[in-house]
Amino acid sequence: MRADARDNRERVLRAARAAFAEHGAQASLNKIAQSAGVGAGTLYRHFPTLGALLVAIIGDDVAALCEKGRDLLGHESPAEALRTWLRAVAVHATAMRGLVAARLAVPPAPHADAALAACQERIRATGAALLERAQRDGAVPGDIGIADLLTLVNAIAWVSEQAPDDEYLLDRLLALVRGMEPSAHEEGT
Amino acid sequence: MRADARDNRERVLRAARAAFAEHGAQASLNKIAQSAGVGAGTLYRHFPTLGALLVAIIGDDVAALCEKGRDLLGHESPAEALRTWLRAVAVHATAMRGLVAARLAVPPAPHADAALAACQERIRATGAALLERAQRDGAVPGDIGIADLLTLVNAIAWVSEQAPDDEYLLDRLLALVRGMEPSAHEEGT
DNA sequence: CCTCAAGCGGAGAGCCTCTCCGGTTAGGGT
DNA sequence: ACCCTAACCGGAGAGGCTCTCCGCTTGAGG
Repeated sequence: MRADARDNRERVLRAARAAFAEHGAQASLNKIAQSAGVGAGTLYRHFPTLGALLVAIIGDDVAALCEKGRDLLGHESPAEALRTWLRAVAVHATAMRGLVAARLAVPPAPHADAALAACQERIRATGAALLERAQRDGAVPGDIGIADLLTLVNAIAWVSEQAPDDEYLLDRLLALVRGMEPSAHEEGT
Repeated sequence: MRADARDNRERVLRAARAAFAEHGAQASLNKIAQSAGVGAGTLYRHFPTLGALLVAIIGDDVAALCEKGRDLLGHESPAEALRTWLRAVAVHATAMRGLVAARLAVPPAPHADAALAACQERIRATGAALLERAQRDGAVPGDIGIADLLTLVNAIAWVSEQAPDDEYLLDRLLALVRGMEPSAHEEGT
């Protein structure tokens, strides 16, 4: 890749990050290109689909989430580890203002780019490990599947995003999920 | 209201119902007007905002849902009554293809029309009665609030809508909500 | 039958996404 | 050091969207 191309790519990415943080899914790609100081054509050449742009933006976050998940596998309380991680997933999804939710929420992801699907899979695998541990521990019912659980968490993140005023909505809704009750018995203090 | 105006209003409503059923929230108001055989101006005169059009379309459904709720208050199992009703709410929200979810999901509803808010309130009141009964029965934990519960159901409806292929997703996700476990103990067969 | 307010509809402004292609330029080969 | 070309750029423009405005049409009361 030519140096100028790499440069433009970076600029677009920075502008996109800012635009998504400010306007959420409603951000205009037009304006992203403009505020990055490139033409629309350049934006679309680097990121042919919205999904491609997304993956480039959230790639690092996904990696961080997976690492956090691995760390949490060593946490003393399997149930609390799962809860903590799912909350992190939700917060991350919310930070992306529904954009991620809309694309990552549902496993089959109709028009998903391969890269987007890969992100999903990494999240899923990390979650599966945490969930399985919590289930072996008996703290979470065995009939719960990781895919549905993540879908539900994404839905919660999305809806919380619709009510930015209510900062505790996310936690209240997460607490409504089976196995996610906050102050569970296993603490026994 | 003049007879021709009433006529046009009806035609728009029919076209809108069809369009939302087919294309969901992505339906173009332009095309609705066109397929109703009226100009865009006519559509916007009758329904100044998307919310107004929505209320006109779902008004009947909301009434039906409330009536169903009242009937279910007489059901032998309070928990099952609540489950049944929430599922009906979710199915209705799904049928409207996310449109309702996007507007009705969150109680404060930022730009909500008064009429839309009234719909929400009627649903909320009906749900509150069913929930309270189930909680008195001890079948549903007492720390659950109806507003959050409905928000969560709307979120589930929305996300299910994103995966139209998976027809059981809605039920699986509902089953992940505390107090909504399907084959609960109270059946005792 | 006449009048005129109520109602109509489509042109158009101002957004958006996404494509296309002629002009520009980086940087490897000589 | 210079040239050549493939890679890259950007913006004009097509086509679609929402929503407004206003001159024309028409239902229906007097």
